[in-house]
Amino acid sequence: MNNYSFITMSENNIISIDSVIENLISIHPLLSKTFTRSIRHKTNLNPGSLYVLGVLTHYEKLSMSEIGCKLAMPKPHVTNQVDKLIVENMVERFFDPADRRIINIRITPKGIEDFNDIKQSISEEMRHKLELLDNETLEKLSVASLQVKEILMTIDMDRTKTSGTCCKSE
Amino acid sequence: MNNYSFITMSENNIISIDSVIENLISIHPLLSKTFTRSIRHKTNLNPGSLYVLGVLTHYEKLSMSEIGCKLAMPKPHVTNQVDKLIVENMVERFFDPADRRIINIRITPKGIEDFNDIKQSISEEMRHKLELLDNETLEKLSVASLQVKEILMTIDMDRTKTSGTCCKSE
DNA sequence: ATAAATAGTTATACTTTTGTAACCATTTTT
DNA sequence: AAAAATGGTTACAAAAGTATAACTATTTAT
Repeated sequence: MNNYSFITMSENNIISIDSVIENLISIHPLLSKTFTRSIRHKTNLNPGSLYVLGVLTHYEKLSMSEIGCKLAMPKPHVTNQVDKLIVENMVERFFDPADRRIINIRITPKGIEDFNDIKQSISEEMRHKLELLDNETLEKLSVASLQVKEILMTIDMDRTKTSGTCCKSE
Repeated sequence: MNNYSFITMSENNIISIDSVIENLISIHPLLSKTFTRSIRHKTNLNPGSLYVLGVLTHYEKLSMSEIGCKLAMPKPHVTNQVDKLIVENMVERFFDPADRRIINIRITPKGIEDFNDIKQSISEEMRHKLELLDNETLEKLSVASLQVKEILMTIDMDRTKTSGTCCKSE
Protein backbone atom coordinates (compact mmCIF):
# COMPACT_ATOMS: atom_id res chain seq x y z
CA MET A 1 0.00 0.00 0.00
CA ASN A 2 2.88 2.28 0.72
CA ASN A 3 4.39 1.48 -2.58
CA TYR A 4 1.11 1.74 -4.37
CA SER A 5 0.33 5.08 -2.86
CA PHE A 6 3.77 6.27 -3.87
CA ILE A 7 3.16 5.27 -7.45
CA THR A 8 -0.19 6.94 -7.70
CA MET A 9 1.25 9.98 -6.03
CA SER A 10 3.93 10.17 -8.66
CA GLU A 11 1.46 9.50 -11.45
CA ASN A 12 -0.78 12.22 -10.19
CA ASN A 13 2.14 14.49 -10.04
CA ILE A 14 3.01 13.96 -13.66
CA ILE A 15 -0.58 14.40 -14.69
CA SER A 16 -0.71 17.55 -12.63
CA ILE A 17 2.35 19.04 -14.26
CA ASP A 18 1.04 18.34 -17.73
CA SER A 19 -2.30 19.83 -16.95
CA VAL A 20 -0.70 22.87 -15.40
CA ILE A 21 1.32 23.41 -18.53
CA GLU A 22 -1.73 22.83 -20.65
CA ASN A 23 -3.58 25.46 -18.69
CA LEU A 24 -0.77 27.95 -18.73
CA ILE A 25 -0.31 27.55 -22.46
CA SER A 26 -3.99 28.26 -22.92
CA ILE A 27 -4.00 31.23 -20.62
CA HIS A 28 -1.05 32.83 -22.26
CA PRO A 29 -2.39 33.90 -25.65
CA LEU A 30 -5.59 35.15 -24.05
CA LEU A 31 -3.69 37.52 -21.83
CA SER A 32 -1.01 38.27 -24.32
CA LYS A 33 -3.38 39.61 -26.86
CA THR A 34 -5.59 41.55 -24.50
CA PHE A 35 -2.85 43.43 -22.80
CA THR A 36 -0.47 43.81 -25.69
CA ARG A 37 -3.15 45.39 -27.80
CA SER A 38 -4.20 47.77 -25.09
CA ILE A 39 -0.65 48.72 -24.33
CA ARG A 40 -0.12 49.66 -27.93
CA HIS A 41 -3.22 51.77 -28.09
CA LYS A 42 -3.27 53.43 -24.73
CA THR A 43 0.34 54.20 -23.92
CA ASN A 44 3.45 55.49 -25.62
CA LEU A 45 5.47 52.70 -24.09
CA ASN A 46 6.41 49.47 -25.78
CA PRO A 47 4.98 46.37 -24.27
CA GLY A 48 8.54 45.50 -23.35
CA SER A 49 9.10 48.69 -21.39
CA LEU A 50 5.91 48.09 -19.53
CA TYR A 51 6.95 44.59 -18.56
CA VAL A 52 10.17 46.00 -17.21
CA LEU A 53 8.26 48.61 -15.28
CA GLY A 54 5.94 45.93 -14.00
CA VAL A 55 8.63 43.65 -12.74
CA LEU A 56 10.27 46.59 -11.01
CA THR A 57 7.14 47.15 -8.98
CA HIS A 58 7.70 43.74 -7.45
CA TYR A 59 11.30 44.20 -6.44
CA GLU A 60 13.01 47.03 -4.67
CA LYS A 61 15.83 46.96 -7.18
CA LEU A 62 17.06 44.75 -9.98
CA SER A 63 20.24 44.74 -12.02
CA MET A 64 20.02 44.87 -15.78
CA SER A 65 20.76 41.17 -15.99
CA GLU A 66 18.21 40.30 -13.38
CA ILE A 67 15.55 42.17 -15.28
CA GLY A 68 16.46 40.31 -18.43
CA CYS A 69 16.25 37.13 -16.46
CA LYS A 70 12.91 37.74 -14.85
CA LEU A 71 11.40 38.50 -18.22
CA ALA A 72 13.63 36.22 -20.29
CA MET A 73 14.48 39.28 -22.31
CA PRO A 74 17.80 39.57 -24.14
CA LYS A 75 20.20 41.93 -22.44
CA PRO A 76 20.53 44.40 -25.30
CA HIS A 77 16.78 44.70 -25.34
CA VAL A 78 16.73 45.38 -21.62
CA THR A 79 19.14 48.23 -22.18
CA ASN A 80 16.86 49.74 -24.79
CA GLN A 81 13.71 49.43 -22.76
CA VAL A 82 15.29 50.76 -19.60
CA ASP A 83 16.68 53.70 -21.57
CA LYS A 84 13.17 54.61 -22.62
CA LEU A 85 11.90 54.41 -19.07
CA ILE A 86 14.75 56.60 -17.87
CA VAL A 87 13.91 59.29 -20.41
CA GLU A 88 10.42 59.31 -18.93
CA ASN A 89 11.79 59.47 -15.38
CA MET A 90 9.97 56.30 -14.52
CA VAL A 91 13.03 54.39 -13.34
CA GLU A 92 16.54 55.30 -12.30
CA ARG A 93 19.96 53.73 -12.45
CA PHE A 94 22.40 53.51 -9.60
CA PHE A 95 25.68 51.75 -9.23
CA ASP A 96 26.11 48.87 -6.90
CA PRO A 97 28.59 50.06 -4.27
CA ALA A 98 29.91 46.53 -3.88
CA ASP A 99 30.52 45.88 -7.56
CA ARG A 100 30.73 48.81 -9.90
CA ARG A 101 30.07 46.71 -12.98
CA ILE A 102 26.52 46.18 -11.82
CA ILE A 103 23.91 48.77 -12.69
CA ASN A 104 20.83 48.56 -10.57
CA ILE A 105 17.48 49.87 -11.59
CA ARG A 106 14.67 50.95 -9.37
CA ILE A 107 11.29 52.41 -10.10
CA THR A 108 10.75 56.07 -9.18
CA PRO A 109 7.68 57.50 -7.44
CA LYS A 110 6.65 58.93 -10.80
CA GLY A 111 7.11 55.47 -12.27
CA ILE A 112 4.84 53.93 -9.70
CA GLU A 113 2.23 56.57 -10.26
CA ASP A 114 2.39 56.33 -14.04
CA PHE A 115 2.30 52.58 -13.90
CA ASN A 116 -0.90 52.66 -11.92
CA ASP A 117 -2.48 55.05 -14.39
CA ILE A 118 -1.38 52.89 -17.29
CA LYS A 119 -2.69 49.78 -15.61
CA GLN A 120 -6.05 51.43 -15.14
CA SER A 121 -6.12 52.50 -18.72
CA ILE A 122 -4.95 49.33 -20.43
CA SER A 123 -7.25 47.22 -18.37
CA GLU A 124 -10.38 49.18 -19.16
CA GLU A 125 -11.63 46.72 -21.71
CA MET A 126 -10.88 43.78 -19.53
CA ARG A 127 -12.54 45.53 -16.63
CA HIS A 128 -15.73 45.81 -18.65
CA LYS A 129 -15.58 42.12 -19.38
CA LEU A 130 -14.87 41.21 -15.79
CA GLU A 131 -17.75 43.34 -14.60
CA LEU A 132 -20.06 41.00 -16.44
CA LEU A 133 -18.97 38.06 -14.35
CA ASP A 134 -21.08 37.17 -11.36
CA ASN A 135 -19.56 37.78 -7.96
CA GLU A 136 -18.78 34.18 -7.27
CA THR A 137 -16.89 33.69 -10.51
CA LEU A 138 -15.03 36.91 -10.00
CA GLU A 139 -14.02 35.92 -6.52
CA LYS A 140 -12.85 32.56 -7.80
CA LEU A 141 -10.85 34.26 -10.52
CA SER A 142 -9.36 36.63 -8.01
CA VAL A 143 -8.15 33.88 -5.74
CA ALA A 144 -7.02 31.63 -8.55
CA SER A 145 -5.11 34.31 -10.42
CA LEU A 146 -3.40 35.38 -7.24
CA GLN A 147 -2.25 31.84 -6.60
CA VAL A 148 -1.00 31.39 -10.13
CA LYS A 149 0.83 34.68 -9.94
CA GLU A 150 2.45 33.96 -6.61
CA ILE A 151 3.58 30.51 -7.54
CA LEU A 152 4.88 31.54 -10.93
CA MET A 153 6.81 34.38 -9.39
CA THR A 154 8.72 31.96 -7.23
CA ILE A 155 9.83 30.17 -10.35
CA ASP A 156 12.64 31.80 -12.22
CA MET A 157 12.14 31.53 -15.92
CA ASP A 158 15.83 31.91 -16.39
CA ARG A 159 17.83 31.29 -19.48
CA THR A 160 21.53 30.84 -19.69
CA LYS A 161 22.05 31.28 -23.39
CA THR A 162 21.13 34.52 -25.02
CA SER A 163 23.72 36.94 -23.82
CA GLY A 164 25.89 35.64 -21.10
CA THR A 165 24.68 34.01 -17.96
CA CYS A 166 21.43 34.84 -16.39
CA CYS A 167 19.67 34.55 -13.06
CA LYS A 168 21.65 33.05 -10.30
CA SER A 169 20.04 31.48 -7.29
CA GLU A 170 17.63 33.87 -5.63
CA MET B 1 -27.41 47.06 7.24
CA ASN B 2 -28.82 46.09 3.91
CA ASN B 3 -27.52 49.23 2.41
CA TYR B 4 -24.21 48.92 4.14
CA SER B 5 -23.77 45.37 3.00
CA PHE B 6 -24.60 46.44 -0.51
CA ILE B 7 -21.92 49.08 -0.45
CA THR B 8 -19.23 46.80 0.84
CA MET B 9 -20.27 44.22 -1.67
CA SER B 10 -19.80 46.69 -4.43
CA GLU B 11 -16.53 47.93 -2.96
CA ASN B 12 -15.26 44.41 -2.70
CA ASN B 13 -16.22 43.85 -6.24
CA ILE B 14 -14.21 46.77 -7.48
CA ILE B 15 -11.28 45.75 -5.39
CA SER B 16 -11.59 42.27 -6.74
CA ILE B 17 -11.57 43.37 -10.34
CA ASP B 18 -8.54 45.52 -9.82
CA SER B 19 -6.67 42.77 -8.08
CA VAL B 20 -7.61 40.29 -10.77
CA ILE B 21 -6.25 42.61 -13.40
CA GLU B 22 -3.16 43.22 -11.32
CA ASN B 23 -2.59 39.50 -11.09
CA LEU B 24 -3.23 38.82 -14.74
CA ILE B 25 -0.90 41.61 -15.77
CA SER B 26 1.79 40.06 -13.62
CA ILE B 27 1.20 36.57 -14.89
CA HIS B 28 1.33 37.59 -18.47
CA PRO B 29 4.99 38.46 -18.99
CA LEU B 30 6.07 35.44 -17.01
CA LEU B 31 4.24 33.11 -19.33
CA SER B 32 4.84 35.13 -22.41
CA LYS B 33 8.53 34.92 -22.16
CA THR B 34 8.75 31.31 -21.15
CA PHE B 35 6.65 29.95 -23.90
CA THR B 36 7.56 32.39 -26.62
CA ARG B 37 11.23 31.65 -26.19
CA SER B 38 10.71 27.94 -26.23
CA ILE B 39 8.47 28.10 -29.25
CA ARG B 40 11.13 29.97 -31.12
CA HIS B 41 13.82 27.49 -30.23
CA LYS B 42 12.02 24.20 -30.37
CA THR B 43 9.67 24.48 -33.31
CA ASN B 44 9.64 25.79 -36.84
CA LEU B 45 6.35 27.51 -36.19
CA ASN B 46 5.87 31.12 -35.27
CA PRO B 47 4.43 31.74 -31.88
CA GLY B 48 1.42 33.10 -33.73
CA SER B 49 0.82 29.88 -35.65
CA LEU B 50 1.03 27.95 -32.47
CA TYR B 51 -1.56 30.12 -30.77
CA VAL B 52 -3.86 29.51 -33.70
CA LEU B 53 -3.24 25.79 -33.43
CA GLY B 54 -3.85 25.97 -29.73
CA VAL B 55 -7.15 27.75 -29.97
CA LEU B 56 -8.27 25.24 -32.59
CA THR B 57 -7.78 22.44 -30.11
CA HIS B 58 -10.49 24.02 -28.00
CA TYR B 59 -13.11 24.41 -30.71
CA GLU B 60 -14.33 21.98 -33.29
CA LYS B 61 -14.10 24.63 -35.96
CA LEU B 62 -13.53 28.35 -36.18
CA SER B 63 -13.83 30.80 -39.02
CA MET B 64 -10.90 33.00 -39.90
CA SER B 65 -12.55 35.95 -38.20
CA GLU B 66 -13.34 33.97 -35.10
CA ILE B 67 -9.73 32.90 -34.79
CA GLY B 68 -8.63 36.50 -35.07
CA CYS B 69 -11.17 37.37 -32.44
CA LYS B 70 -10.21 34.70 -29.96
CA LEU B 71 -6.59 35.73 -30.17
CA ALA B 72 -7.20 39.41 -30.89
CA MET B 73 -5.03 38.90 -33.94
CA PRO B 74 -5.46 41.08 -37.04
CA LYS B 75 -7.18 39.26 -39.86
CA PRO B 76 -4.35 39.50 -42.37
CA HIS B 77 -2.08 37.94 -39.78
CA VAL B 78 -4.54 35.14 -39.25
CA THR B 79 -4.43 34.41 -42.96
CA ASN B 80 -0.66 34.17 -42.87
CA GLN B 81 -0.52 31.94 -39.85
CA VAL B 82 -3.24 29.63 -41.07
CA ASP B 83 -1.47 29.35 -44.42
CA LYS B 84 1.61 28.10 -42.66
CA LEU B 85 -0.35 25.54 -40.72
CA ILE B 86 -2.04 24.33 -43.90
CA VAL B 87 1.30 23.78 -45.60
CA GLU B 88 2.19 21.55 -42.66
CA ASN B 89 -1.14 19.72 -42.89
CA MET B 90 -1.92 20.67 -39.35
CA VAL B 91 -5.23 22.37 -40.10
CA GLU B 92 -7.65 22.40 -43.01
CA ARG B 93 -10.04 24.83 -44.58
CA PHE B 94 -13.61 24.08 -45.53
CA PHE B 95 -16.39 26.26 -46.74
CA ASP B 96 -19.41 26.91 -44.67
CA PRO B 97 -22.33 25.41 -46.60
CA ALA B 98 -24.67 28.05 -45.26
CA ASP B 99 -22.52 31.02 -46.21
CA ARG B 100 -19.83 30.56 -48.76
CA ARG B 101 -17.96 33.68 -47.74
CA ILE B 102 -16.99 32.02 -44.52
CA ILE B 103 -13.93 29.83 -44.45
CA ASN B 104 -13.85 27.51 -41.50
CA ILE B 105 -10.70 26.02 -40.12
CA ARG B 106 -10.35 22.84 -38.16
CA ILE B 107 -7.37 21.06 -36.77
CA THR B 108 -6.38 17.77 -38.42
CA PRO B 109 -5.40 14.58 -36.61
CA LYS B 110 -1.82 15.32 -37.59
CA GLY B 111 -2.27 18.79 -36.14
CA ILE B 112 -3.46 17.39 -32.85
CA GLU B 113 -0.57 14.97 -32.73
CA ASP B 114 2.02 17.56 -33.64
CA PHE B 115 0.58 20.02 -31.18
CA ASN B 116 0.97 17.53 -28.39
CA ASP B 117 4.58 16.87 -29.33
CA ILE B 118 5.28 20.57 -29.52
CA LYS B 119 3.63 21.16 -26.18
CA GLN B 120 5.79 18.50 -24.62
CA SER B 121 8.87 20.01 -26.13
CA ILE B 122 8.27 23.67 -25.45
CA SER B 123 7.29 22.99 -21.90
CA GLU B 124 10.36 20.98 -21.00
CA GLU B 125 12.03 23.81 -19.18
CA MET B 126 8.90 24.74 -17.36
CA ARG B 127 8.34 21.11 -16.47
CA HIS B 128 11.74 21.00 -14.80
CA LYS B 129 10.82 24.06 -12.80
CA LEU B 130 7.44 22.71 -11.86
CA GLU B 131 8.96 19.44 -10.73
CA LEU B 132 10.76 21.35 -8.04
CA LEU B 133 7.52 22.48 -6.48
CA ASP B 134 6.16 20.46 -3.62
CA ASN B 135 3.04 18.46 -4.25
CA GLU B 136 0.76 20.78 -2.42
CA THR B 137 1.89 23.84 -4.32
CA LEU B 138 1.66 22.00 -7.59
CA GLU B 139 -1.84 20.86 -6.84
CA LYS B 140 -2.79 24.39 -5.93
CA LEU B 141 -1.30 25.67 -9.16
CA SER B 142 -3.11 23.01 -11.12
CA VAL B 143 -6.48 23.92 -9.72
CA ALA B 144 -5.89 27.64 -9.86
CA SER B 145 -4.58 27.67 -13.41
CA LEU B 146 -7.51 25.58 -14.55
CA GLN B 147 -9.92 28.04 -13.02
CA VAL B 148 -8.19 31.01 -14.56
CA LYS B 149 -8.15 29.32 -17.92
CA GLU B 150 -11.78 28.32 -17.84
CA ILE B 151 -13.00 31.71 -16.74
CA LEU B 152 -10.84 33.59 -19.21
CA MET B 153 -12.02 31.37 -22.01
CA THR B 154 -15.58 32.40 -21.37
CA ILE B 155 -14.55 36.00 -21.87
CA ASP B 156 -14.18 37.09 -25.43
CA MET B 157 -11.30 39.44 -25.85
CA ASP B 158 -12.90 40.83 -28.92
CA ARG B 159 -12.02 43.91 -30.78
CA THR B 160 -14.14 45.70 -33.26
CA LYS B 161 -11.56 47.89 -34.89
CA THR B 162 -8.62 46.31 -36.60
CA SER B 163 -10.12 44.85 -39.71
CA GLY B 164 -13.83 44.80 -39.78
CA THR B 165 -16.02 43.48 -37.09
CA CYS B 166 -14.98 40.74 -34.82
CA CYS B 167 -16.56 38.18 -32.52
CA LYS B 168 -20.25 38.29 -32.37
CA SER B 169 -22.18 36.82 -29.50
CA GLU B 170 -21.14 33.24 -28.85
C1' DA C 1 -31.83 44.73 -59.28
C1' DT C 2 -28.78 47.61 -57.07
C1' DA C 3 -26.34 49.10 -53.08
C1' DA C 4 -24.38 48.11 -48.80
C1' DA C 5 -22.34 44.95 -45.74
C1' DT C 6 -19.51 40.95 -44.60
C1' DA C 7 -15.61 37.37 -44.91
C1' DG C 8 -11.44 36.88 -46.40
C1' DT C 9 -6.99 37.87 -49.08
C1' DT C 10 -3.15 40.57 -50.85
C1' DA C 11 0.21 44.04 -50.53
C1' DT C 12 2.92 47.23 -48.14
C1' DA C 13 5.02 49.97 -44.55
C1' DC C 14 6.04 49.92 -39.99
C1' DT C 15 7.10 48.69 -34.91
C1' DT C 16 8.65 45.51 -31.69
C1' DT C 17 11.40 41.85 -30.44
C1' DT C 18 15.19 38.63 -31.07
C1' DG C 19 19.96 37.07 -32.12
C1' DT C 20 24.76 37.85 -32.56
C1' DA C 21 29.12 39.72 -32.18
C1' DA C 22 32.25 43.12 -30.84
C1' DC C 23 33.41 46.07 -27.37
C1' DC C 24 34.53 48.63 -22.56
C1' DA C 25 34.91 48.61 -17.55
C1' DT C 26 35.35 46.15 -13.57
C1' DT C 27 36.19 42.17 -10.82
C1' DT C 28 38.05 37.59 -9.99
C1' DT C 29 41.37 34.08 -10.71
C1' DT C 30 45.89 32.47 -11.23
C1' DA D 1 50.57 41.53 -12.73
C1' DA D 2 48.33 39.09 -16.41
C1' DA D 3 44.49 36.40 -17.95
C1' DA D 4 39.82 35.12 -17.62
C1' DA D 5 35.22 36.05 -16.35
C1' DT D 6 31.31 39.10 -15.61
C1' DG D 7 27.95 43.07 -16.30
C1' DG D 8 26.61 46.06 -19.43
C1' DT D 9 26.40 48.70 -23.95
C1' DT D 10 26.55 49.37 -28.93
C1' DA D 11 25.58 48.20 -33.54
C1' DC D 12 23.47 45.61 -36.93
C1' DA D 13 20.67 41.92 -39.18
C1' DA D 14 16.59 39.29 -39.10
C1' DA D 15 12.07 37.54 -37.45
C1' DA D 16 7.49 38.33 -35.81
C1' DG D 17 3.64 41.01 -35.30
C1' DT D 18 0.70 45.25 -36.36
C1' DA D 19 -1.84 48.73 -39.15
C1' DT D 20 -3.99 50.11 -43.27
C1' DA D 21 -5.92 50.15 -47.58
C1' DA D 22 -7.40 48.13 -51.72
C1' DC D 23 -9.41 44.28 -53.58
C1' DT D 24 -12.61 39.80 -54.69
C1' DA D 25 -16.55 37.01 -53.67
C1' DT D 26 -20.65 36.38 -51.44
C1' DT D 27 -24.64 37.67 -48.86
C1' DT D 28 -28.12 40.94 -47.09
C1' DA D 29 -30.95 45.01 -47.34
C1' DT D 30 -33.56 48.29 -49.87
